[in-house]
Amino acid sequence: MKKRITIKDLARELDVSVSTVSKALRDSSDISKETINKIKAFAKQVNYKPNYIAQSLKNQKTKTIGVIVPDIVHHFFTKVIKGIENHANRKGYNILIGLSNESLSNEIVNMEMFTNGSIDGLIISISRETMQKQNYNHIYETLNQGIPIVMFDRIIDKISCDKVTIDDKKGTQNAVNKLIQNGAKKIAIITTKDYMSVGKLRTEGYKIALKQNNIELDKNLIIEVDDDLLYEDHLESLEFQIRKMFNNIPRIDGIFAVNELFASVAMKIAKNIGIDVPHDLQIIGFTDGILSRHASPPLSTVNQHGESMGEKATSILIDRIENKCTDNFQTHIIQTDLILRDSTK
Amino acid sequence: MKKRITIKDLARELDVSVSTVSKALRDSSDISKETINKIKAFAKQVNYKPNYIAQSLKNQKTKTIGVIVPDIVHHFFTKVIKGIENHANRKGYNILIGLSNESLSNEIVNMEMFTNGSIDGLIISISRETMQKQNYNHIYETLNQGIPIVMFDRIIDKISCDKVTIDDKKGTQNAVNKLIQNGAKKIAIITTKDYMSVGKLRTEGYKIALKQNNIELDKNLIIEVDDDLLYEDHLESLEFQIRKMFNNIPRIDGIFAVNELFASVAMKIAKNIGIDVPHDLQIIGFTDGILSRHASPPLSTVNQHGESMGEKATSILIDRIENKCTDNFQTHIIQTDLILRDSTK
DNA sequence: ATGAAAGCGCTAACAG
DNA sequence: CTGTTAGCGCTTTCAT
Repeated sequence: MKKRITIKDLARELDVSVSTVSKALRDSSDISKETINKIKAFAKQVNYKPNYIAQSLKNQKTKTIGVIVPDIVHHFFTKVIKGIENHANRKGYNILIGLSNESLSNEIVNMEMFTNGSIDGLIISISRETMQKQNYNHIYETLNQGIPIVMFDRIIDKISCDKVTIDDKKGTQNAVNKLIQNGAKKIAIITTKDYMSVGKLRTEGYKIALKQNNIELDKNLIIEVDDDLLYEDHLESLEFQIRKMFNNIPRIDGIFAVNELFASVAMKIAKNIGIDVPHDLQIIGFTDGILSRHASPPLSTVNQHGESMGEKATSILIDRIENKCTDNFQTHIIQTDLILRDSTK
Repeated sequence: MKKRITIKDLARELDVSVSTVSKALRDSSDISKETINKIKAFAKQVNYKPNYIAQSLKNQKTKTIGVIVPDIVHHFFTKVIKGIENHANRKGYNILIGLSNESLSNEIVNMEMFTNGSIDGLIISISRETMQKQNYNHIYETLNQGIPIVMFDRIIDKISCDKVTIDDKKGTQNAVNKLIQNGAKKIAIITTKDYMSVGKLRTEGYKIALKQNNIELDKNLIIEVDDDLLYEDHLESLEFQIRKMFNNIPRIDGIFAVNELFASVAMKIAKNIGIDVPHDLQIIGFTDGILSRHASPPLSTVNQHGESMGEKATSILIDRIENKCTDNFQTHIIQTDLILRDSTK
């Protein structure tokens, strides 16, 4: 275990001052080409690596961005993180990850750890609890500290910062339109309770599509599943609710589900009770995850482009960090597209 | 955007020295109870937060651990990361995430970024390319710098550091034994090429189980799939290989697959060509992911306990970091267990 | 019980 | 073109 070599060491060995070394390494015009080369060569030779922490302290920027997501065991967030990491790395940034596990207090703890000097900016999709309680103090606080934030997916309109989201409404409209074009007349939506902004938006999109096609809205066809059901452990009761829907309402011939779990569970149940997909029932889900791809038949779905979302969020954030301007926030909308597979005609 | 408040500010306001403040905040016995209370109260009042970067520089430890994984869009790694984050957070550590995307050079780049002072220790599952090329210089280098490493899942025996892994061999044996107990006579294994240590170990476990049950090994029943097929894009050729197997070898009545993708694809194909699961063919996969759970029938599988793995790795690492000892490395084996669902009798 | 001062590794204004 | 120096925010030894 050899000690790390510092600028001071280089300076001593080469018999120059530390500032000369520092400047040389950053190609300062102050220093002669000769000296620069000499110093750089020596630095390479002894494998000198600058200490990021010291640089961070001095420069008052860490070259790392914080990312806080509600859950990482989740295809969509995983895609977004991949996009973030990718872009961040290319720009020389590291990413610090925090998981809120859908809890407000966890979100706050993570945020505080991050904002005590560790990050230059934050990318966040807020937790469910945060949305429910509408407690955004921690967010305002970091913003006040001058740390730029980019919210994605689950965004809060009234907070002024950059946002990246998808056109949930439009994406859903397209999907439901497709179902209608394909001949579906009785289309159910399986969605979540209202306070989740995405569930709400997608439900709105559903309603719009119906209206545009002069199909009367039937409240019974809107299945609002408790959000907790998003978790695996509650699968049975998710299945129960969906089964009940099939029992209560005969001849549903189209289903739009706000996520792929709901879609695939609905399909499984439909098949179990003898409904043929896509012949008698067409299904479109949201999020192009592994479940959709490997279901049988493979599920048609609205692609959220998680990776692009992560990349866009990162590029906006880095821009904000490096240009230090604090106004004119943008909300970037990532377009969705429909991936047609075999659960639709 | 108010400026962050520092120890200096507190000192000035309270008319004491910075060292007094610093000590008071850390409950030094140097300082009188009174002063401590006064200072702490004031610090709370003005919402003072210590600057982590400055502390890191001074203390020569960052309270953050680096995590490098081959891929994050992957249920297993995601579970491990969740375990890591969880434990790390509880211990006051942050996690810096790097993705190698299965590439050696990416792994090196990430590692270098991390080891330039940003982390106290590293948890890594090495990339496929790294395994293939057996180029471990970057790993030795960080080890030499005194940065402890814990390898998990994909480990390299000859590197001396702590390791956490599962008993791949045993887990597979159990699974194959189960198949045999359930009456399967002609059991195929769908595995990966040899250089991936897990594929190799699982194949060994398969062989052992057969031998123990006096079943003759039939080389034709060992399907070695190209590793690239792990990626979604190459699904068709994965399917092709499996289909070929069913065509060439009639009456396979058991399949053990080294991951859940292989298992679920095998099941899908089997069902397509009219084989009844589990009646005519029983299948067990590896990794309890979302695919297994939602396949129909749900797949029996070997549970890797990714989250425990992450937690264990983190606890070993933090121990190493805080106790600074550099010998007596341990390899912790996480036991697997068999989750029996409906793809087995 | 409190404070002055040095220093972690680096950068940059300023002086020479 | 090169060096001296102060300082980022904090901790800690050593005086007082």
